[in-house]
Amino acid sequence: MDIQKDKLTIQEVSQATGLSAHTLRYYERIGLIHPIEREENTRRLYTEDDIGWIDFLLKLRATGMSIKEMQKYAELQRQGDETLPERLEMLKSLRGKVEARMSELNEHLKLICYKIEIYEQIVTEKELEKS
Amino acid sequence: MDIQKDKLTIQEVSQATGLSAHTLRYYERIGLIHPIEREENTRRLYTEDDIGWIDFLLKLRATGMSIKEMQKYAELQRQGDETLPERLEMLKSLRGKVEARMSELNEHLKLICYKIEIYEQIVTEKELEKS
DNA sequence: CCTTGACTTAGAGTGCACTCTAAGATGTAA
DNA sequence: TTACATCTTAGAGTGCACTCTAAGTCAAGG
Repeated sequence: MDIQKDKLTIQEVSQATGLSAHTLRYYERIGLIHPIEREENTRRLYTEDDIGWIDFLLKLRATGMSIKEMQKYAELQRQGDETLPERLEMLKSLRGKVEARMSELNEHLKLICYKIEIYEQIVTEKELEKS
Repeated sequence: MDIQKDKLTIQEVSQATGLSAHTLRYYERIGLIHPIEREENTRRLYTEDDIGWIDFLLKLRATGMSIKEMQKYAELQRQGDETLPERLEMLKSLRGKVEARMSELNEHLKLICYKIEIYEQIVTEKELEKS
């Protein structure tokens, strides 16, 4: 009795996105996801487009964007094309932050690698002493 | 009346590290920082070495290491040289995580740049239409 | 001598991002 | 029909990493 197999239940979306059903409802409640279409029985039916939006959200989240900022972005998105310039600015600002974060991580990575080398030498020397 | 000017007060360390005095005491309480030497009047006096350790902690934190892991690392450090191999393993694992995080960020950065390009085109086209 | 201000402690409070619970409605299988 | 699973909601609870408060101690300046 597949009513429409292009529509997905909350469980299927949970599987597809890795977010729990709880979190999907939470995101909708706080406006990260627009109100999802319902069956007569009040249950959510997600479209492929909804999945696309959620995947994009997850990428924003993975770059370190806060929920507050994502709410703002989602709100602008819902307001339509006249908010494009503003969204463009948000993305540019995010790009800058991600680049800064990456170069910071790169610095720290160098230090870690340096420490690993030092420690490795000491450990090797100790093993030589023993033998 | 500079008793010993190579020793630093909590305020000076706060300035030097960017951590608040509250946070410095908190880190000591939970074992991220070893018990700091005190004046007779119970006030903390930090050495240059203490600052070095705190700076290293901040770098671990900046790579995303949790407090729990940093506690473990600090504990091993206090136990002395025989824990070197274990600390080495922790650093190697951290290196792997940082590298993974960086390549993930790089992927997301590409998507962001792509979106920026698209949006920029649309915005430019709209401006042309107006004129 | 007294006030000011920086220090001490244990423990309470905050903000973020979930994560779960309780109570109730509905759909599906035996 | 009855049992069970799965859904709904509002709202409470969790874990992390701080961040602050209250109550008290102490040293230096006016």
